[in-house]
Order: sequence, then structure tokens, then C-alpha cells
Amino acid sequence: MKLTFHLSHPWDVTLEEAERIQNQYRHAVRIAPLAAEQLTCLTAIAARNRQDDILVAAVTADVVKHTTEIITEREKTTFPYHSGYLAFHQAPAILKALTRLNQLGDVIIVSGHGLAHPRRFGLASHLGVLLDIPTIGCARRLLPSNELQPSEDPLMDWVIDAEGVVGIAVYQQNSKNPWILSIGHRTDVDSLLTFKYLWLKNHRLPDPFNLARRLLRA
DNA sequence: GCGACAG
DNA sequence: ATCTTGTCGC
Repeated sequence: MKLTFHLSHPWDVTLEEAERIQNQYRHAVRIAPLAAEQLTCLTAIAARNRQDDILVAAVTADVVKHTTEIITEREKTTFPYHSGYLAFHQAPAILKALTRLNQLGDVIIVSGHGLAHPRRFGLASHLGVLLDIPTIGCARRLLPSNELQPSEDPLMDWVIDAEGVVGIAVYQQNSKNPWILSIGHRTDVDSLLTFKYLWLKNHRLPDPFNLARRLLRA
């Protein structure tokens, strides 16, 4: 699929330049509601490194059309992993993988953080802003810039930073480790709650996010 | 008692 | 991400 870039910048940069880019592009993040009807076709992205390569799995699952598309990709990375700079490590490979998808979801679930990031510009926000598409971040752990705040729902916490709420933490099946969902781009907290509802309720179809993560084991 | 900064 | 394969948590 031909990707349309709303913004672009070099990826082969120094750590200092990367931080500058994050501080510049973070202002392009838009917080907006996503309706449930816009959550029927999801694309999930997961990536990990192997030596100097990034392995990417992308899955698009359309609940209405009842289709699932799976792509795996491998691409060299030039930027080593540093906490807070995951996008510079993985995004080029992820973008290459997205190119190979025939269908892109209404919203992209990205393995990593969105606004739950020291500069409010994690991988999910970064990808969303570049392509100007709705994204949600989904990560296993919090970065130190953020913390949890209990909600009325015992199975859910708010994810906050010094400025306010940036996401939700979801405790699945009484697990002590929550999944950290955060706003990426063109989504909001309500979108996350809607997504959580659909995600936990819909066991009929393969969960694209879990599928993408599983694919990285091969 | 040792570590706890996404992947 | 991975190595850890019975044990939790401030």
C-alpha cells in the first residue's frame, strides 16, 4: 500500500537530533475521539530487534469483512535502542512493513508507547503523526515519566504524567501486570476505553495485536 | 535481598 | 526483545 507522509524527517541522526525532532514533532499530535465504528478494522504492529535487524509483524484484521492480513518484514536498523527513542530504532522497518499491507486499519495499535513518554512522543505517536493516521500505543511497562493512578474500576488504572491523563492501564484476567494503552495520534482516552471494551469482549476473531506479537517468535 | 527506562 | 522455567512485593 502506498503510504502518504504527512511529515517526514531523517532517521539517521544522533541522539541529540532525535530528541530535537521529538520536541518539534510532538506538537503535531492531535487528540481526537474515535467512534466504535472506526474500530472495526485494526492494524497491529509489533517489532523486536535481532542483531542489527528489526523484525516486524503487521496484522490487519477486519471484523466486518472477516479478513486477516499478515505481513512480516526484516530491515536493518542504524539507530541503537535507547529508552525513550524506540521510534528511531524501529520506525523505518515498521514503515517498510506497512507499505506491504494491502489494507490499513482504521486505527493502528503499536507495540510501544504513545503519549506515555517523557516528551509525550512515543513510537505510536510518532508513526501516527508522520502518516496522519489514528494510533494507539500498547506497552508492557511504564516509562519513569509516567505513573498509574487508581480508577473506580479495579481492573483499570489511569496512566498519568505531570500534565494529566495520557492513557489507561488494563489488568487482564487478574494479572498483576497491566497493559499500558496510551493515546497515539488522533485518538483520545474515550477511544482507549472503547478499544478496551472491544478488545476484551471480542474473543470470536483473532486478536491482531496478540497475533503480531506471536509472529515475532518465529 | 536485587532490580525495577517501551522494543 | 532475550536469558531465566515452580515463589511475591514495597
